[in-house]
Amino acid sequence: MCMSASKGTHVLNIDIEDTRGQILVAAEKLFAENGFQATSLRSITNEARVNIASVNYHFGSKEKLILELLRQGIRPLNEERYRMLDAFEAEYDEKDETIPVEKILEALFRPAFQYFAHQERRYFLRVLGRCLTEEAEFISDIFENEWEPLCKKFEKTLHDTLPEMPDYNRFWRLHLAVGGLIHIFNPVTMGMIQDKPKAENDSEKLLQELICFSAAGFKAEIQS
Amino acid sequence: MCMSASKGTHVLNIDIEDTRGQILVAAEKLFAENGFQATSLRSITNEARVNIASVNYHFGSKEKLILELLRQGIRPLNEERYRMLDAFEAEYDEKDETIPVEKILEALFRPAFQYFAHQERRYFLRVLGRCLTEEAEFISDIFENEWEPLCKKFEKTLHDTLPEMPDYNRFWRLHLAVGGLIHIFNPVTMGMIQDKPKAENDSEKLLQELICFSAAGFKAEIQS
DNA sequence: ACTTGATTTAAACAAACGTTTGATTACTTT
DNA sequence: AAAGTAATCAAACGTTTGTTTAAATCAAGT
Repeated sequence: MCMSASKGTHVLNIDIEDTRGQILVAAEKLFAENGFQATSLRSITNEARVNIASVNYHFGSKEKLILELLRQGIRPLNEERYRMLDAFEAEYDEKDETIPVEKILEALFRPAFQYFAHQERRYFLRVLGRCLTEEAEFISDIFENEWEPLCKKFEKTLHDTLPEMPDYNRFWRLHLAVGGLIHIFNPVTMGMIQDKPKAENDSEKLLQELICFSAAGFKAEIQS
Repeated sequence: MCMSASKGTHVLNIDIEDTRGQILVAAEKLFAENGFQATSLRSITNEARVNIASVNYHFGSKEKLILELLRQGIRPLNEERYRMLDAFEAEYDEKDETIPVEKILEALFRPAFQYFAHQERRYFLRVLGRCLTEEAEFISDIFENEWEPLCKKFEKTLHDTLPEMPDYNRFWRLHLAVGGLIHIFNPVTMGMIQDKPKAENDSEKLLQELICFSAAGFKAEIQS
């Protein structure tokens, strides 16, 4: 059993010292860089400095490793989103106001940026981004149980704040905002800013820019 | 030599009747659905109903097939973007006005939607989206020669229209808009609208929504 | 009809893949 | 110290991968 000390934050809830954790960390990095199929179990176990057979011992198969990695990562991420959204809703409920679009979007975006700030979870958002481009059968379970409910919840909250907006526009504007979030963590986008001054690589500043851009998009006048 | 009739539109500039063209069409579909590495040459030649060896005969290798497929697709797409942008610039130059953000974004987005409307090119945008998530070495040539110059050109035009906007904001807002475009064609996003009424699957309407959302994001007030 | 060059084909290649095995080591429990 | 469980290890399994070969087929040109 895994009994050694585990970091207590919502971001890092695995023990990265034992074999199981080292496999997860290495797999997250390599899956993010090369994709699921292009990453061999041998490259993962080389990176993690463990034996090739330990993957099947601890996880059962490559597919189950991927699913465990996704679950392990997406659950704390989305729980933090729900938690943050609830906190904002409660805050504005007290003031008898509806929660501003900016705050709804912050609850959607900020937990992702918190992940990115963590060394051991830096690659997870890219893995998640890959899931939205794949149509592999074995991922659909994660999509239906974790991603779709999150979207519904945020659509509902947005409906309270923008009650006059048609479902069509709310749906697409939410997903256009999500597209922006995902694209930020794409390797080619990140690569374009590596040689820019450090002051421009402040992730809090980028988060504010993403919120600002998306909120304005949400408030745009509905066409015809 | 490829001598038979070729469709004349900018979207479809390959002959899909010969072996070479059938391989390209099948490869585009399967690469979009499963990724580059996850798609075997045998699955491509099965789909195209040609012999497995014909891939290496016509293209040299799997990597060269991918590069040819990307070049074949991205060149007409970006040329149409340049052409449309030039046309808008000329139009507003005559009126002594700067080209509106909406028109710049239309030149960036509409050619992609034109691709999507073409049966034989329906999958290409997903393939392109995959390229932005990969960091495979052999793709970097396409990125540097096709994608980066396009971004620079649009950044420059946006600079003329929004001269007071800092480079930082212009850069990120452009890429947030691009992220929205890419995310639209992701399988999970497309899957979410399949069971919606047909009236909501009008791609012209969606294009207008994307332009409207992104233009409002660009016009958002710059923070602090 | 013959020749020539361009394609297509079935078959085979070595290499890499995910997975399994059975022996060995490490750690607790008694 | 002995026994028992958990974890690790090197080695090998059968498939599948991209690629190559050499023969067979096709399409003109003379």
